[in-house]
Amino acid sequence: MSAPMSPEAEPARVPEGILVHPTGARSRRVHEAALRATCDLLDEGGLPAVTVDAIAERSGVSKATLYKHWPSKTAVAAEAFGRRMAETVALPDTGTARGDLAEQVRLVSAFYASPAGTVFAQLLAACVSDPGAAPYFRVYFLHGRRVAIGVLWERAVRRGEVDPAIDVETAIDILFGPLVFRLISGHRPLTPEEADAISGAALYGLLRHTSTGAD
Amino acid sequence: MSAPMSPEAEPARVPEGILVHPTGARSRRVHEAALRATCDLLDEGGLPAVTVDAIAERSGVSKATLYKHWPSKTAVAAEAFGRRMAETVALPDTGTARGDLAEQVRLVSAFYASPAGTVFAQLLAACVSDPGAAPYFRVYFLHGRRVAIGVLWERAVRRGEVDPAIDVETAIDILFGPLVFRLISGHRPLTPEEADAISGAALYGLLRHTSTGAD
Amino acid sequence: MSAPMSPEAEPARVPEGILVHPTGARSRRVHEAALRATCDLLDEGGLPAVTVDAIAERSGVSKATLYKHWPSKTAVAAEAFGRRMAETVALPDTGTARGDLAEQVRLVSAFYASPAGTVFAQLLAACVSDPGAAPYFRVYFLHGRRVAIGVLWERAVRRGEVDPAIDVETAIDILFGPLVFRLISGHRPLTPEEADAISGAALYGLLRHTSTGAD
Amino acid sequence: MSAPMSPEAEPARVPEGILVHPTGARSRRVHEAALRATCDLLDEGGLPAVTVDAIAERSGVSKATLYKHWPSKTAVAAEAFGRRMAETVALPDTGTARGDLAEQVRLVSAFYASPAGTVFAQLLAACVSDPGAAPYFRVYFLHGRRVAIGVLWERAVRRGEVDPAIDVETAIDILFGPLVFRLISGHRPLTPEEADAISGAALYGLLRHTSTGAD
DNA sequence: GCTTAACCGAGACGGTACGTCCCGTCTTGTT
DNA sequence: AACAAGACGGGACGTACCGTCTCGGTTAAGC
Repeated sequence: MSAPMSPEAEPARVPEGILVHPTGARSRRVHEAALRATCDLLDEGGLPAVTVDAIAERSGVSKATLYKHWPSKTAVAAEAFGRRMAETVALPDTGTARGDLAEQVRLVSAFYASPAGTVFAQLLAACVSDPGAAPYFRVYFLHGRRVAIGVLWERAVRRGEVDPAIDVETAIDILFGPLVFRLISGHRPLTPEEADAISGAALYGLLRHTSTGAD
Repeated sequence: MSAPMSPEAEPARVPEGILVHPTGARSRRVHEAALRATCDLLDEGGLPAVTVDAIAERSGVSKATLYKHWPSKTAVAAEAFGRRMAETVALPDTGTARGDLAEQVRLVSAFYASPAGTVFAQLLAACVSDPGAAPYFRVYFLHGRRVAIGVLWERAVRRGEVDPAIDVETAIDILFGPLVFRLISGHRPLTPEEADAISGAALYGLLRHTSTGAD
Repeated sequence: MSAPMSPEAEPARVPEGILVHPTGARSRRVHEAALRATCDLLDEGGLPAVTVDAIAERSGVSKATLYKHWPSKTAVAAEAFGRRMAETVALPDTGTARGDLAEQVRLVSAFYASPAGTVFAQLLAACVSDPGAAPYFRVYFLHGRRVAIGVLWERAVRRGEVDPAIDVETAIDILFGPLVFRLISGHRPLTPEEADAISGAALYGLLRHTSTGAD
Repeated sequence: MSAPMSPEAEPARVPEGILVHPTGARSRRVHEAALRATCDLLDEGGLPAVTVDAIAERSGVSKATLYKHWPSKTAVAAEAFGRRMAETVALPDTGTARGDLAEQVRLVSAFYASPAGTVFAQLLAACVSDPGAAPYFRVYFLHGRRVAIGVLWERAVRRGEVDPAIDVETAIDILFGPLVFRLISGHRPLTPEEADAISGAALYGLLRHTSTGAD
C-alpha cells in the first residue's frame, strides 16, 4: 500500500498502515528480545516450534505483552524471519538481463529448497489462516525481495533487454510464482535444472518462436 | 476406490503410495457419509469449520473410524473438495492455443477469487504443515486439473502453436503459479485484467520481441 | 485488634492501626474521586466490576496512586461501600426491646436480600482472602452497624428488658449471625417470616419454656 | 463415599439437581484422583493453592476433563473437603440437650479456629463469587453437618427439652450462625469461652428470664 | 516568586491463572 | 470384526487482572 521502495527504507513509516506497537526504550528492548527468541525457535523447529508460550518463556517477555506488539505468533515469526533474511539479499550481475534473471531464479529456487525455504513456506501457508500476519510477512520479507528484483528489472528495462510494456509485478510473479507453487504443493522438485527450465520458458514465452520469424 | 483422474493416470494403482483405507460395503457407506458431511462443513465455514469432531458429529461416523480412513482431517477435506470440483471442469476451445490458454488462466483466476478459491488456498496451505494430506490434495484435486490443462497443451503442440521443447509441467506452473502465489500471499489482486497481463507475458515471454524481428 | 465501639470513634484516629494514606488537598481530591468511581462500579456490576484498572480509568486516578492510598481494590470498595451506607442507618423505636430488636432483624434481613446485600456478601467474602481489606470493612461498615445495634441494646438494658449478663457483642452475633450465614451459604431464604422466626427463637431461647414454669 | 443425605437417601438422586458428571469405571478413577490431589493441595496451601492447573498437574487429570466433572475449581475443592470431613463427624451425647448442644457449639468453634476451619471459611467465601460451586459445598459439606445436628435436635425434641415450635433449621442457624459470622469477618475471636457465651445466650434467649419466674 | 521535592497520570510490563478448543488415542459396549 | 459413542491427556490459545515499575508533568509548600 504505502511501503517505500528504497533498500534502507525504515518500516517506522508504518507501511501497510497498521503495524503499530508500543514504543519507548523499554518496549524496544522487549520487542527485540521477542524477535531474537523467535529466531532461535525457528532455527530449532521451524514455525511449529514457535508458540506464544515458547516465545514468552524463551525471551522473558510475557504473553500479554507479546499480544500488545503483534496480533499473533505468525506475525512475530514473519517479522523475525524477514528481518534476519533482509541481511542475506545479494543480487547477481552477469551482464545481461537474461543471465541476471535466470541466475536469480536459480538462487531463489535453491533458497526454497533449503531449510529456510521450509520456514518461508510455513509462513506463507500460515498467512492464509491468519490474515493479521500477512502484512507482516509482506512488509518484512516479501517487500524487500520484490524491491530487489525490481532493481534487476529496472536495469534490464534501461538496457532495453526486456519488454517495457510488462509490469515489474507481473514479471516477478511469472518468474517466481512457479517456484512458490511447487514449494507449497510439492508436485515437482526445486532443482537447478527445473529452475532453468522455468526461467527459460518464462523469458522466451510459451508460444512457438519460429512462427514469428520465418518458416 | 477413487475417482479416475484421466485416461492414462489411474489412481487405482495407489498413486503416491498410501491412500488406503478399509473396504467393504459398510466401510464404503461410512466413507461417503464422512465426505458428504465434510463438504457441508466446507460450504458453511471453509476449512476452519472442518474439525474431526464436527465431521464425526455431522456424519455419524466415529472419530476412530475417521482415522482409519484418512490420516488427518485435511486429507478428508482434500478428498471431499477434490471429488466435488472434479465435476466442474470445463475446458475452453477458442480455436487457438493462445486463446485457449488465456481463457483458462482467466477462468482459474476467477475460481481462485471465488469462495471455492478460498477453500483451495486453505487446503494448499494446510498441506504444508500436514504432509500426510498433501497426496490427497494432489490426487483428488491438482492431478485432475493438470491433466485437463495437459489436454489443452497437447492440442496446442499438435497444432504447432507452442514451443514443443517446453515440458507441459513447466508450462502449467508458469501459467498458474503466478495466480497461486497471489492467492496465497495476497500481494496483488486476482482480476481478469491481471489474469490477461499474466497470460500475455507468459505466452510471449519477458524478453523484448523486436530483437527477434530485426536488429 | 478490633474496632472500638464508641459512637464518636472517628476513623481519623486510625483505628486498626494501618488505614493510612497520603494527605493534603490534592490527595484528598484523588481519594474522593477514586471512592466515587468505585461506588459507580459497585452499582453497575457489584464487586466483580471493581478492578483496579477500572477504578483507575473511571476516576482518572492512576493505579500507582491507588496503591498508595489502599492496600487492595477490596479495601477501596469496602471504604466506598461503608461510607455510602453510613447515611442509611435508621434505628427502629417501637417502645419495647422485643419489638425494636425483631424489627431490626427484619430490616437487616431485607437489606441482605437487596442488591446492596449482595455487595455486602461479596465484600465479606473478599475479606477472607484479602486480610488487608478486612480492617477497612470493619471500620467503614461493620463498626457503624454494631454501634447502632449497641444503642438499641443499651436502651433495652436500661429498661431491664434483656438479660444484662449477656454481652452486647454476643447478642449482636446471635441476632444477625444467622442472617449472615444464610446470606453467604444460601441454604435458606431471607424472608421476613424467616427473620421473625430467628429473632423470636433468639430472644426467647431454644430451650422449652414451660419446663421452667412448671415441673 | 459421600455425606449421607439422610439415613438412606443416596446423593445419586442428584441432590440440588445438577451435580452430574461422566460416569463409568475410568471416569470414576479420574474423579477420585482429582479429589485426592485437591485434598493434598488444600492441606498444603488452603484454597488459594487449589488452581485448576495445579490439580491437573498433581492428579494427572487434564484440565478439560476437570471441567467436564466440575463447574469450577471451587466445586472440586468443596467436594474434596466435604468428603474428607464427612469421616470426622462425631456427635456428643452428654445426657441433656443443653449439654449436647453447648458441647457441639464448642466443637464447631474449635473446628472453625483450626486450619481446617480456615479452609471452610475460604470455601464459604468462594461460593459467594462462584454460584456454581455453592451446591457442591452444601451437598458435600453443609448438608451432612446439618443432618448431624438434626439428630441432636430430634433427640432433644423427643425428650421434651427444647421448644418443639422452633424449626430445626432456625435452631441450627442461631447456634452456629454467630460462629460463622465471626469466622468470616474476624471481629471477635473463636474461643471456648465465647462459644459457651453464645450457646448459653442462644439456649436461654436474650430476654430477661426473671420475668418468666415471677412478675 | 522560585525553587524543589512530593505527588501524580499514564501505561507498559512480568506473572499467574483462567476457561476453551481441537487433536489423536483409547475404552466400552453394540450390532 | 468393524463400528458409534465419547472420555481422556496433552498442548496451545487468547484474556483478565494483578501489583510493580518507569517515565514525565504538576502541584504546592518552603525558601
